[in-house]
Amino acid sequence: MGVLMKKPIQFPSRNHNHRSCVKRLLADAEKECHRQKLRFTLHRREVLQIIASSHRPLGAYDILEQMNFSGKRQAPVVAYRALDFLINLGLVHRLNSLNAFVACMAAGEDHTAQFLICRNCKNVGELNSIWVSEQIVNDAVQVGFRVDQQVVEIIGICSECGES
Amino acid sequence: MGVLMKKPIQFPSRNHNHRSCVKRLLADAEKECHRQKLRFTLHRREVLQIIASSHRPLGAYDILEQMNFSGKRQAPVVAYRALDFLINLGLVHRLNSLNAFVACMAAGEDHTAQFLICRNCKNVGELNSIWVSEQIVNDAVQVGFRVDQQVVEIIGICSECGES
DNA sequence: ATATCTATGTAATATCATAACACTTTAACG
DNA sequence: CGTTAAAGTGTTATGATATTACATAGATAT
Repeated sequence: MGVLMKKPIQFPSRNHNHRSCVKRLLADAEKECHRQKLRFTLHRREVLQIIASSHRPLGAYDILEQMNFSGKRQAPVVAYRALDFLINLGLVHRLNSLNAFVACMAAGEDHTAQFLICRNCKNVGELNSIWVSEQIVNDAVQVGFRVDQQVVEIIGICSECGES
Repeated sequence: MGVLMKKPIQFPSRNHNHRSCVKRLLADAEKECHRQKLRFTLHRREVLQIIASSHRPLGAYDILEQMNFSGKRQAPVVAYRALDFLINLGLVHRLNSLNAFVACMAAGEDHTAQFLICRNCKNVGELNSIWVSEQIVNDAVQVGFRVDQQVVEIIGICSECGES
């Protein structure tokens, strides 16, 4: 088990500095877009930056509110288009249980993630337990089911909020 | 692994007869409400019956359309209230990735389920792999996270749809 | 009988997401 | 270059999902 399971990424500290996360994600995006000959436009950059600046999940309309690059309020579809792009690129994940979006903590790696969502502080941690994802596939195969996508969202209380 | 994992319930056959499911669920509901001194009112019975009659996930507004017991169209909140009640009772599950609802296949048992959702036929199977749910808890504990609720929704193709 | 808790009826509104279509920018290629 | 095709944007409208608020009615307990 210790062998099969990749070391899970730490749940992000409540007060940690996001600047390096943001920088890394923007660099990843730049690189990946260049590799795939995709355009990393201003909207896309802006949305990624907004999401990356928070480990809290943001709703599409929260993001929209912060999109003041061009000065004026954008239409919802603008945010959704950028989000779709970033999700397809694997830089952003959608949390179905919250109708919200978070930046990927393990961009670039081929991963199937499990999300830990703190009910209290709303921070989101990302586990990458190959063991869990493989077991899910195994269980599914036993009933003849072919897995395309895994949505694993764990709701609870993170360590920092549990202490108090 | 075979020892730790409860035998998963079969993915429901596309053409299987729902009558016994419905009957069993209604009986379970009746019994459970009596035990907990809760009221199994007409709306609640009607909604459970509608959901139980389908292994396909139904949206709240789909359910609403079928709520013709009283003759007239109900307001959305009526369906949502009954759904909340049935979910709290453990008789209905909400599928976050579809904004939809299914009847529980393992009512009464204390379980944490994983859902197999067929992209093609929209049928939903329910796995009850203790192994998966416990491993998720273990992984979470390692980063100090206390698990309250697990949302595990697997999207793919079921055996019947995969054959064709 | 009456107080209390639970459920219902009804209207309005909040929140999340997409469709349609005209227009503009970018990249690709002769 | 200049033309064309593909991708992205702007704008408006609408669809889909879910909740709030508050007045009324029914059940339960003492």
